[in-house]
Amino acid sequence: MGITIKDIAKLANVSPSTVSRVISNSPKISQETKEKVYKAMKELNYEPNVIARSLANNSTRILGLILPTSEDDLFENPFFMQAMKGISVYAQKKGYYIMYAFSENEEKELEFIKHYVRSKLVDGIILFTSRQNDKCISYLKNVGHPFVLIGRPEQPNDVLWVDNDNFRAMYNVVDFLVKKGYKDIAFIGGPENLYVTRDRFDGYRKALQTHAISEDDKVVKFAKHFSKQAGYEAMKEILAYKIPQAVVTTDDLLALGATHVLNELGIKGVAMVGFNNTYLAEYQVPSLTSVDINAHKLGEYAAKLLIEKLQKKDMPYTHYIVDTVLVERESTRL
Amino acid sequence: MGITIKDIAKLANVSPSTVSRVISNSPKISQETKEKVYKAMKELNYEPNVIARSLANNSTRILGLILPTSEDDLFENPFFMQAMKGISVYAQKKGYYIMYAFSENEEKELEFIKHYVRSKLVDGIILFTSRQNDKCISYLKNVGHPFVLIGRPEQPNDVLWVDNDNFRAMYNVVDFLVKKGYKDIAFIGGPENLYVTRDRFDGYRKALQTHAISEDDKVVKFAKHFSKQAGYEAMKEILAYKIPQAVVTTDDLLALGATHVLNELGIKGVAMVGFNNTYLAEYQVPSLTSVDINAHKLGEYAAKLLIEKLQKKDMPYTHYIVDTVLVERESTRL
DNA sequence: TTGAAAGCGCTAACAC
DNA sequence: GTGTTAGCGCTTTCAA
Repeated sequence: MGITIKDIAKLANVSPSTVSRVISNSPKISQETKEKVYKAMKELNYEPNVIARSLANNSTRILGLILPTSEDDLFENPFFMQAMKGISVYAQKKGYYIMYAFSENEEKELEFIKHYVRSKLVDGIILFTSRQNDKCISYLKNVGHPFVLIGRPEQPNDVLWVDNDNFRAMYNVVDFLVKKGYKDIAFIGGPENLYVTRDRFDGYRKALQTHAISEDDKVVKFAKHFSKQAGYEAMKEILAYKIPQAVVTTDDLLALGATHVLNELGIKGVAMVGFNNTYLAEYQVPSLTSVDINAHKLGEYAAKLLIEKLQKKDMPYTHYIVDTVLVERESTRL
Repeated sequence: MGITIKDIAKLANVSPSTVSRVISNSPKISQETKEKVYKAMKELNYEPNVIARSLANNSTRILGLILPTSEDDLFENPFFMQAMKGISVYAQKKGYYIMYAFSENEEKELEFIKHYVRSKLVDGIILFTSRQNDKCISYLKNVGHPFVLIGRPEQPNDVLWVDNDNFRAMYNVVDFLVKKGYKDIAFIGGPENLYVTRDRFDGYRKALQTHAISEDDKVVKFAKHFSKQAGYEAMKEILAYKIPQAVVTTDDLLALGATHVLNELGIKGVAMVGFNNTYLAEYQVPSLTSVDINAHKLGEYAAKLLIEKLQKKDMPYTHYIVDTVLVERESTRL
C-alpha cells in the first residue's frame, strides 16, 4: 500500500540497505548518497514504518505508564496529569512514545506489566507508585526489565527513582513560618506509615529544633486519609487542646478541612499551609499557601532516567531529587 | 532471544501457522489441537510478540490521543484525566492500547498527527478539540485516517464525535431552579463565540420561556475567559443593576468568581450553579451545585466509536450525546 | 562506502 | 483442519 524503503531505493538508485542506513543516520554513507536519498524521501513523502523498525530493532521506543485507579480524589489530582506531561515532553524530545494504562488493583497492575514486558510492546516502564508495590517492582527486577519509579521505593539502591526531598520541603515551610514570627505550629499529616508523611514530619521536627522551639505532641496529628474530612477532625482535636498560631499540613485537602473548622468557629489569624499546590489552594478563600512538588519535573526526570537506562544498559542505579517550591498566598499573610 | 511461535509449534507438534491460528482464535482449529497448543504456550510461558503481529496485520491496535497543552488551568482540569481514563478502560477491554502526546500548538499538533499516521504507528486518533481545529481535522479527513472528536465539530455530519447536549443540560439547570421557586435568574457564560456557550445560553432562554419568565438582557453576561476573575467581574456588573435570586454559569470557575463577589458584599441567599463539576465545586464553602458533564463517558464513547470504525471501515458517520447530571450541593439549598 | 540476502516473529493465501 | 511458503518493512551481517 504505502511507500516503502524499496520505492525510495529505486527512485534514488541505491539499494534498500543504503536507504536504511540513511534513515538511521549511519556515519558511513557518503554525503551525496545521503542527499540523493533524502531527496527521494521528500519526493515520495516517505516516512519509515515505525513498526517494521521496531521489529527489526527489537525495540519499540515506547515507554509504558502504569497509573493507579485508586480513589477518585487521588486520581483526579493534577499531579498525575502534570507528571504525565513532563514525561511526554521529555520523551517526545528524545523520540520516544508514551503509552498508558489504568489498573484497578495491584493484581491487574502486575498483569498489565507482564503483558507489556512479555509481548515486547514497551522498552521501559514508569510506575506511579505511592503504595508499597512489591509485586510489580519485584517482578520487574526479576525479569530485568528497565523501569523507573516516581516516589521513593522501599529499597532505594537497586532501582531507578525520582522523588522530592520531603524532609527539606517541610523543614523549609516551618522555617519560613518561624521567621515570620509564628512559634506555636501544629502539624497535620497523612497516614503515618507512609514515607512521605514521615519524612515531612521529620522535617517539621528538625526545623522546630533548629529554632529551639519545643515540640508538643498534642498539636501533632496523623490523619487516616488525605481527605477534607480527615483534616477537619484532626483540627478539631488540636483545638480541643489549644489554638495554635499556625498549622502545617501534608496535603491541600487536609489544610482545607482544617481551615473549615477555623471558619466555623470564627477563629481568625491562624496561618495555614498545604502541600501539593493543587488548584484547590489557589481558588480557596482565603487562598492557601502551599508547597509545589513540581510534578512536571518529577515526570521529566523519570523519563530522563529511564531513557538513559535504555541507552546504556549498564547504567548504575541512581535517582533524582526534585526541588519543591513554597507558594505563598493569603493564608500565611493574615 | 525469547520464545517464538516456532518453539510452541515444535513443542506442540504442529506447524507455526497452526499456532498462529490458535492465537487469533480461528474457528477452524480442532479443540484438541487448540488445547495442545495452549498447553505448550503455558509451559513455555509464551506470549505473542505484539510488534510482529502488528507488522503482519498492518494494524497496531494502538489509539493515539492528541492533548492540547493550552493554558495550564484548562489543562489541569480533571476533565482530561477522566476522559483519558474512560478511553483507556474501554480500549483495554477491547484489546487496544493508548498512546498520548501533548502538542504546544496547532502546528505541532498537525505534525504529530502526520507522524502518527504516516509511520503507521496508530490505527486511529482521538482529538480533544475544543478550539476550531481545522487543519488537523481536514488533514485526517483528507488522508482518510480514522479519528474521533471529543466535542462537537463545525461540520457534524462527516466525522465521528461525542459531546454533551449542552442545550438540554442548561435547560435542566434552569428548570430545576424555577421549580425550586427561583424566578429571577442571571446567566454568566464563557466566550460567546463557542458552541458550548451558545448552546447553554439557548437552553437557559428556552427554559425561561417555557416557564413564562421574561428574559432580561441586563442579567446576562459573557466572560472572555473561563476564569475566576472573569466571573467576578461579570457578577459585579450584574449586581450594579440588581440582585438576582439565582445565578447560572457555564463553568465552575466563573461560579467561584461570582460567589466571591457575593461574599465580599455580604449578599446572602443567592443560589449559584457551576458547570463541569470539578472538585473545586465540592470543596468550596458553601459547596457548589454543578453540572457533571461525565467526562469519563465522553472518553468511553469516543473510544467505542473509534474502535467500531476500525472494525467496520464503512461505518456511517455518527455521534454520541452523553447525558449530564446536575449535582446538587449547598449553593442551591440556601 | 555500498549491495545482496537472511532474518526479526507473525500472518495468510494456497495447497492438501 | 493443518502444513507450506511467501511476505509485512526494515536492519544487519557479510562480501565486494
